[in-house]
Amino acid sequence: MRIGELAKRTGASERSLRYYEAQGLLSPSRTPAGYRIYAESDVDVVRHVQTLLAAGLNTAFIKEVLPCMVDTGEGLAPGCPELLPHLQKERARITMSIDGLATARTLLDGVISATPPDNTEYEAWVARRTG
DNA sequence: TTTCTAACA
DNA sequence: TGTTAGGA
Repeated sequence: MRIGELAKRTGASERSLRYYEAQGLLSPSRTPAGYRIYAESDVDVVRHVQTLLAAGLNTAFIKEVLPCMVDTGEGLAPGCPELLPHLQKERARITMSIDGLATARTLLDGVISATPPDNTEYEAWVARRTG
């Protein structure tokens, strides 16, 4: 099938499909004219890529683990035991990310709720722009 | 009409 | 990632 059909069947944009290929996640064959030809199995590959991306993994990581992932019918499962440590490491990375954002939010909350010493500056600013 | 590559307001 | 130009 060509890119348009794969896009329709997976919900991925054609742009994304070309991007996945550039990242080594897909390797469609080509017609003499250069059009990409995808295998039926690529539909599942794209779905797996989508769920892994949604899980916060980057394409480089996905490229490595994709061959080891197995479709359970429900979702994906690690097909190779040696995959677990890597997946757990990714989970830890996401946790660090969440912690960093939580800290940023706390700091911002502090700024938002802080009471200014006086409003002189602000009032002068408002007066200036409202004329 | 569909797809391709390359490049960016 | 979207979008667009200019071709095939």
